[in-house]
Amino acid sequence: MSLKHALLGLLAEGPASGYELTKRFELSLANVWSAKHSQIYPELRKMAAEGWLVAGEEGSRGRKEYVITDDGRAELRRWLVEVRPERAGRNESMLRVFFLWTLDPAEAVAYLEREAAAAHAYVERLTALDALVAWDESGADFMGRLALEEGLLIAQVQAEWAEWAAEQIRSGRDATTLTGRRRRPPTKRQR
Amino acid sequence: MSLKHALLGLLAEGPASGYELTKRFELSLANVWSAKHSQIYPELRKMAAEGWLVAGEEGSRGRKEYVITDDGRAELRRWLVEVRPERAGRNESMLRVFFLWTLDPAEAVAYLEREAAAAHAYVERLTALDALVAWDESGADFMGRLALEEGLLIAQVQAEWAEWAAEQIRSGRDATTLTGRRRRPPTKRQR
DNA sequence: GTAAACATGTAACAAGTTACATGATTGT
DNA sequence: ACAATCATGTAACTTGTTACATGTTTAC
Repeated sequence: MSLKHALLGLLAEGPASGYELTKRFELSLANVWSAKHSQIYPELRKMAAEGWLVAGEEGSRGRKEYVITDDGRAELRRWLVEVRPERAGRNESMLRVFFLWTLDPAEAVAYLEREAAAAHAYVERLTALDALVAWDESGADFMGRLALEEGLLIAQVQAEWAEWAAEQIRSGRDATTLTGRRRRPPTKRQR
Repeated sequence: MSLKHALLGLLAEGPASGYELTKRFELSLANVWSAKHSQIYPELRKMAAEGWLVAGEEGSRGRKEYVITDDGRAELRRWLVEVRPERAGRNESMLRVFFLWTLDPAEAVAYLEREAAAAHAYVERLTALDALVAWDESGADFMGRLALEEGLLIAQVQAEWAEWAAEQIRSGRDATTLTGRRRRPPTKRQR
C-alpha cells in the first residue's frame, strides 16, 4: 500500500517518468523502500486512473512524464497525517539472530562479525553519500539529511550491538553450548 | 523466502503445531517477522513435502504437530551460514520522513513527536517483556536476550533521533526555508 | 449453555520479484 | 559499428493479507 504514497512523495518534488522514479528507488530510497520498474509502471497508470497523477506528453524514446495533481497532493497529505504508520517491519538480519543458537558458537560469532562489518560498510556508504550529494536548501533535502542521519545512527548501533553480541558469545560459552550470563550492551554512542 | 526458515528455526526448539507457531509469530517474533495462520498452514505442508518436517499424530481438536527432520536442520544451517542476509528492508516510518517536507513544519514536528512517543512505548514494551519472560539458560533464550537488546538499542536511538529531528525543524524553520519552498518548481534530479 | 480459546483450513485478492521482450538515443 | 544507457512494457510466479468457514475443548 505504501508504493503509491512513495510515488506521490517523489512526484511532489516535481514531474518525473517511471524510469526516473525507478532510479530514485535504487538510489536515495533504496534503504527504506524498494520497487522495480515492473511494479512502478502499472502502478503509475492506476494512480493516473484514480486522478492522483496526469500523464504528460510523450518525450523522446517514448518517455512518459507524470505530474502530481491536487488530488494526489491531498492523498499524500492524508496518508502522512492521518494514516498510522505500519511499524511492524520485517528484518531478516534480526530474525536470524533468534536462530543462531542452533549453530556452533564459532559460527554464530562469525555471523555476527559479518553483520558488524556490513553495518560498518553501510555507515561508510552513507557518509560518502552525504559528502557526495549536492544538498540544496529545499525542504526535501533538509528532510533527506534528517533521514540520512537516522540511517547512520541505526547502522552505528547495529555495528556496536553485533560486536558486543559476538563478544558475549565468545566469553559466555563452554565447549559446545551457548549459555551464560548477561551483560549490558554499550548504551552510549559518540558521534 | 524467509518464512520457511523462520518456521524451521522455531521448530528447531521443539515440535509444534501450526497454531502454536502462529502464536510465536505474534509474540516473540512480532518485531522482526510476521505471518498469519493462513500462510503458515499451507507452508508447513509444503515443507513436509520437501522432507524438512514430519507431521506427527493428530491430537485433540485436530491438532497437528510437526517435527523438524535432519534435512530440515541442515537446511536451516545452510540458510544461516551460506545464504547472504537480505539487508534491504522496507521501513514505512523512515520512508515517510522523506516526504515530511510536504507538510507544514508544525505537522512535521507532530509526526516526529508521535514517532518518538511510539519508540518510547516500544522501549517500555520490550523492557516489560524482558522482565516478564522466564529466561532459562538455553541457547535459544540466550539469543532471545541478545535480540531483545538489539531491539531496545534501536528503539532508543529512534526515539532520540525523532526528538532531535523535531527540534531541528522547530529551530530551523526560518533558517532552512522548510516553509514557502514546499512547491518549488521541478529542478534537475538524478545524481 | 455459552463464551473464549483452541485448532485448522480455503478462496480471493494485493503486493512484489524475476524473466522476457522491445526499441530509441548517445557516446566512442 | 557497438556498447551503454534510456525508456517502457508484459507474463509468470511467489509472497503476504483479508475474509470466509468450520469444528472442538475448557472454564464459568
